Formats: sequence, structure tokens, C-alpha cells
Amino acid sequence: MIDSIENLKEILKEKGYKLTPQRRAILDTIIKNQGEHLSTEEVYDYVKKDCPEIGLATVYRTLQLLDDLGVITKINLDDGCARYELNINSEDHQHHHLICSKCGNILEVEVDLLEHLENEIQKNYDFEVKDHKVKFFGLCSKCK
Amino acid sequence: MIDSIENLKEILKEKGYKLTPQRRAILDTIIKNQGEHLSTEEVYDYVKKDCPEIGLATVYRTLQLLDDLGVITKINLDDGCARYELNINSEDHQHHHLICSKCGNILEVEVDLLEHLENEIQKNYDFEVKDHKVKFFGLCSKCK
DNA sequence: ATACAGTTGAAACTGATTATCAATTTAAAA
DNA sequence: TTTTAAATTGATAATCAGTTTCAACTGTAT
Repeated sequence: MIDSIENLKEILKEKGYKLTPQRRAILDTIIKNQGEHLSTEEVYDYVKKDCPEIGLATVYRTLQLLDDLGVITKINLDDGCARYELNINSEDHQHHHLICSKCGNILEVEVDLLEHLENEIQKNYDFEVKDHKVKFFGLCSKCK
Repeated sequence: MIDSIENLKEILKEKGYKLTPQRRAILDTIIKNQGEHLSTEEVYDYVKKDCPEIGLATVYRTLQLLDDLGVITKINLDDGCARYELNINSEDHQHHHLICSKCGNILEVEVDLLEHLENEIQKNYDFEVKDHKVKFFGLCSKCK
């Protein structure tokens, strides 16, 4: 979906938003740490290296904005805070999270075998599925 | 899993816990409102009718306890608070939630077609799946 | 009935997130 | 390039769900 800061500038302009150094630094941080699932506080800590005067409220606001714009996605890993991940360049990229109950590590599953289930739901419940969130809990290879 | 207060008494005794009027009233409330997904505050409001002197902290504590005991299950519907549902009488009862983006109504799907996906994960990621949480977002029959 | 461990309600306290607001900055127009 | 208006910022206060503390109280095994 996004691959550069120029790209972000366009996305922001389209909606009347401005590209500020803070927003730039926050997106840079997320791109740099792709694959991790950073919380707001973690983004704040990382981004302060580039942008020491940034306020925590700005980080909260920017992450929310980037989520609204579809640049990142908020995920809930049941650890008491919101986390975010970068949306990658593919319309129908789907992935789920494997959460290890022991070490807390998070793996990503790149398959999507939920189509069958979605069709079933569409048919039996007259419910138009737009999105889904799937989490698996268990033990990772190291912990079992 | 649970079908009466006597049943609860046994479950509690087994772990050294006591059956108090507050716990009784909270479970009664949940049983009475089966099918809804009550939040802690909602349980608190309902239970005050039977038990006007009850404290909110007790409701928080009791719901957590009942979840630990496997009597109820905590669910996260992304509305900013924990909700709970009664565990019904079947070991392998599985269901997912359909959340309407427009009216917020929550439907329950009684099927479980995730086994295939779990097997796939087991095999490809060397991850031992113990549990999963699945939410579908979209439009219900009334809203679409 | 007694005793003790578990439980309670009230209130203080967390920790994550949001709202407020005056000062600042971006970006489009002049 | 200067002007300008709207958007953005950082600091701080406020909120909100949930937890902790603690003295008083209550189930339940004996």
C-alpha cells in the first residue's frame, strides 16, 4: 500500500492533511521496524531518537490517523495496548497471528483459508463479510 | 459446562473458593441474559437489582474468577471493554462472532470450519494450536 | 459455636488513551 | 516570497476500564 514518504504525502494531501516532520518520522519508524508489532509507547521510544521533542499525544494521534488512512492496521494482541503493523503492497494480502502462550512471541501466517467459511456465513446468516480478525493461541516450536 | 448454582458451588469448593450471595447473583444475571455479551458495567447494573449493595470491584473480581474457572469466557469485541459469555454444555462447542459495522449487533456462528486451517498451521509453522479467536466484520441482513 | 481463610465494598490508584488549548507550522493563494 | 487560514503540535488535564489496598465481614470445615 505504501512504500515511500512521497507516497504518504499524496495520501495525506488527498484528504487535506499535512505532511509534518513528526508524521514522517513515525512512518519511518514503522517501516524500519516492519515485522514487529509496535505499541504506541514503543513507537514513541523509537521515534524520539529522530525527533526528541515529539509528544506522546502526537504519536497516538498519528497512529490513529495512519490507521484511518489504511497505511497501517491496529491489532489487538490482548496485552493491554494497541499495536500496529504496516500494510503491505497487495490488495488481498491476508494474514493471521499465532500467539505463543508461553513466550508471547508472535508469528504471522501468510495463508488465508477462511474463504470457505466466509461463503458459508454469507449464505447461512445473510451477513456480508467485509473483514475478519483471527488469532490462534498455542505453543510455538521453541516452547512446546 | 454449568447449569445450576449447586454446580457452581462444587466448582468453587474444588479450588477452595466460597459461594457468596454476590457470586450467586452475578452468575444468575449471566444465565438470565444468555446470548447477550454483557460488559462488566452491564452486569453491575443488572445485578444491582438483586444485590443493591454490591460493589463494582466485586463484579470485576467475580467475572475474572468465573473466566478462570471456565464458567464464562471473556471476549473482546473491540468496543473498549471486556465482555463475557456463558460457556454452554459441550466440550467442543465452538462459535465465532459476526459484528455488524453499522448497527453493532452481534450474531453468533455455530459452525467451526477452522480445523483445516489449524492443521495447516500445525504442519507449516510447527505451532501447536490450543485455541483461537475469530471475528468477522461486515453488514448484517438488516443493514446491508 | 469457633476460627480462619476467603471475600467484600469503598476508595485510592494504575496505565492506556483522549480532549483541551494556546502556540506553531504547513501549504495553497496572492 | 509574503500572506493567510486551516491543520498540527506539545504539554497537561481529563477520562475510562480495570486493579489494588485494607479494614470489616462472612462462608464453611471443625
